[in-house]
Amino acid sequence: MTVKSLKEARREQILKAAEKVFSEKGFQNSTISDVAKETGVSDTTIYEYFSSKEDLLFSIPRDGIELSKQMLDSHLSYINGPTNKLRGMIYHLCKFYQDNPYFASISLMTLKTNKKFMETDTYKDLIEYYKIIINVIKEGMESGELKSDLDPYFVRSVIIGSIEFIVTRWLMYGCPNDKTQPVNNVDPLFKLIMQGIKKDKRMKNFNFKIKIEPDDEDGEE
Amino acid sequence: MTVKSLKEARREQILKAAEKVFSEKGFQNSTISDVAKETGVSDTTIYEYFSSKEDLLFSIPRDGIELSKQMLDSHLSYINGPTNKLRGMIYHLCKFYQDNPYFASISLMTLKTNKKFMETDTYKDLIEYYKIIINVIKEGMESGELKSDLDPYFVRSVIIGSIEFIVTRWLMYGCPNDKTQPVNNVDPLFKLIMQGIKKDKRMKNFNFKIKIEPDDEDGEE
Amino acid sequence: MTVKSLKEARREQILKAAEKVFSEKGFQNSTISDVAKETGVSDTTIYEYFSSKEDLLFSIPRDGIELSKQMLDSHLSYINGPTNKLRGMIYHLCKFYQDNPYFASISLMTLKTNKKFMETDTYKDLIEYYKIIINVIKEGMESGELKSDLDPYFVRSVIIGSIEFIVTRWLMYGCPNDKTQPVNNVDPLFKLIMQGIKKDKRMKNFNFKIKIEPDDEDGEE
Amino acid sequence: MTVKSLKEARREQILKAAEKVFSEKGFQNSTISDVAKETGVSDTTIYEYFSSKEDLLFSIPRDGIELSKQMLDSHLSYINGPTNKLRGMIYHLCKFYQDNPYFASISLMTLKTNKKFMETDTYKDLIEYYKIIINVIKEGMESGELKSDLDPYFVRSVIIGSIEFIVTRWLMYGCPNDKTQPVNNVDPLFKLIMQGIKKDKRMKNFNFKIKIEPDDEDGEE
DNA sequence: GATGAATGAGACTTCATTCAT
DNA sequence: TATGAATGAAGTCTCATTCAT
Repeated sequence: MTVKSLKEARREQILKAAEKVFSEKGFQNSTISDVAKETGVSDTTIYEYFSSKEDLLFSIPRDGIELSKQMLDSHLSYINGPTNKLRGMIYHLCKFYQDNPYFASISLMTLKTNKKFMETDTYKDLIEYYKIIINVIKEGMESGELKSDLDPYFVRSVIIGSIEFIVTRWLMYGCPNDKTQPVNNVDPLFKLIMQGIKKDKRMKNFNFKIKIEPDDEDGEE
Repeated sequence: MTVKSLKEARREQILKAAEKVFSEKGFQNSTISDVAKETGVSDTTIYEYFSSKEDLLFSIPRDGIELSKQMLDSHLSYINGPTNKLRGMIYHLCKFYQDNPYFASISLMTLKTNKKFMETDTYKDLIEYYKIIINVIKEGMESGELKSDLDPYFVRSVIIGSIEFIVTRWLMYGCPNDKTQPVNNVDPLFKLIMQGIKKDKRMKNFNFKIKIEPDDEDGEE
Repeated sequence: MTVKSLKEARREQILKAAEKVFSEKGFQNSTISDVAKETGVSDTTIYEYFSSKEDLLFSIPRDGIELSKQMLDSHLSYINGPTNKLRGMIYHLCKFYQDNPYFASISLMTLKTNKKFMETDTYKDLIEYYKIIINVIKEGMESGELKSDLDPYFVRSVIIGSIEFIVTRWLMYGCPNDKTQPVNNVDPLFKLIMQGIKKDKRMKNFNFKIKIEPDDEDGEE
Repeated sequence: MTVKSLKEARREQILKAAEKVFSEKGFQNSTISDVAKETGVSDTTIYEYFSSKEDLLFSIPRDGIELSKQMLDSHLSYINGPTNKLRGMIYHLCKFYQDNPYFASISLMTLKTNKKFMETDTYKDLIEYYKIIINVIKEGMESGELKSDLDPYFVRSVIIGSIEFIVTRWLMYGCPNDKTQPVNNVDPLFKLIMQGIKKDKRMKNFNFKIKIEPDDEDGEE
């Protein structure tokens, strides 16, 4: 527990305002003046805390990523086994985006395609963050719960890609409170992915059946 | 075979130049002047053909989408069965993006998150285009090749989301000529998806096995 | 009767179109392209006939002024006496503006305040034209119908100023078909002016009355 | 006496500069840059105070009209009787235009024929302002000093039309310091108008003379 | 004679950013 | 520390005008 300095509080105030403004109008269509008004300070004050409009933009996700990471760590520590953890992660990502749509909007719609952002420390944090998925997949491969010949990076791409696509569409349509909400897609996604990556124990034990039911060309073995 | 009018030729020249410029610098960081220089005409000439910078942007994907559609239709007519068609579609999308990285860049990195684009006719064309995936999935569900309880829209989201994620990353890293190339992900993706959606015939015939190999909580039945 | 050459006909076509366009949108808000479209020719053709947009503007009133002059001359030849001629002139000016609102609009709203126009030959024609009013007033002063100590230029200013004001307001309000129409102001204006400039014969014959009815401070003598 | 804020002072500085520039070059031929230079600030600063070039234009007469109104009110309070007041008003209008030629130029040569200006509040103020003339004329009609069958709006048109014509010509010829100066036309105008509108007391008292001196067709009774 | 195509010049306007208080 | 005031730099877009066919 640390007492936030006034300066730190003001800084976060600005970040929250910027997050809101940038989400709603888009980064390029927002002005420093918009952010200043939303914060309730003058334009100049923004520059006391951030060196440029871009600096302000890139600073926004830092705390969000940190928070998301901490929450995920905390939740995962309650869960045993890579499969269960995988579901936990999918759930967490969907839930976090859903609960923080401004953060989601900036991350997925502005920063994701910004090459300069790729050079920031925050981006490195993000990379680091997502390694956890790789680790869980590898863990599953080693424990025998998942197929042993997976490319964990590819699997992660499918997971993240699907989530981001779902969240982005939800955002684009104004975050409706319906079945398109990210968390409603958690289990379908988890099940679909799992069937593609889990080790099919039956096949191993009863492989003589292969002769009876010849697999189609997309079968795994 | 039609003879293109000079005007049409010039128009396409500009579109090609804009596609390149916008891809490389980003739409917001590009100027009409940049496009004019790349085309080899004056700024004003651009405005003879497009009413605004945004009009120019939105005009870019139109031809690409049309072409992609035609090519896909043409290829699909050679393929029988929804499963095979699904693979054909995944392949085509990856291949088309890979062969047209400028088009890919603008579609996935600029337009995808542009709300105004959603109001254009071109966007409507895109929606229409993607219905073909829905139709193939439905066809598979009806023919018994795919599970009968799928949500085709959800399945499509996973497919498109994965492809777009893969292509976007490839673009962000400068279109390297390596295993991250979109087409190299076609079969992994197809297999993964298929296992999640195909009807498992063995389960139907030998469902007594359930007692022997109790499914984990993510199992289908 | 002269047969107009094709060239001359085309030229007048353009002038009519320009008159209309400039009246409706204002000179500055009209483009050569607008005029070309209204005429039904290409932009370039305009330049075959007029050296610049301004040349086109300044050419518009020439014919109108010439026509107005001829008509006035023709009408005046039917009228005897300066007083009657004065009314004829007031009527003619109001009627001509009313019948040619495009011409009126350009003359009164665009050219009247254009310093460059003052250097054109057409402006000199206009000056010449308006001398007729001076001449009639002088004629009246000499014949004894009008006061002998008038400043004809001042009187003309009042006449023209009143007419132009009335016509301008009528134009600004969209040329309504009501009592504000220029010709409806002819007789009030004529009467008002006449009382200020006609020689008061009674005063001459019965000037002894002056003692009986001391004039107020605005009286003439 | 109020202390003007810096902001207000700067605003007026810009207005004065704009008034000068627009008068001298014409509104359309002036650029914001011209006004900025004349004011001694940057282009951008102009936009801190006025939202557009047109806003700047329309803001110019506001203060002038207000001032003119106040001065007229103040002067009129020294004058008794509608006839005297009428002369006071004619004098004031001529004098104010003469003393404020930039204001005059913009009012009479730019705004008078600008349809958009007619929709501004300032235009409404102007309308309101000119009602005072109507009221004085009506007052005179009721008191018996003026003819009872006048159309006050028509009379006003003659007054304003004459003054505007005289001032406009004076402006067009570069505000010469000679007999064409507006104030030199005050008494001639007043006298001419008065004879057209004052109740002719002699006619009433000695109407039997009508038989002796038959009036011409433009006579009043 | 007519025009389709192209453009140079420049206007208005925006906005991130700085400076002096 | 905070900000009111000011601005430089740049961008989009318009349009009168010309050139080659």
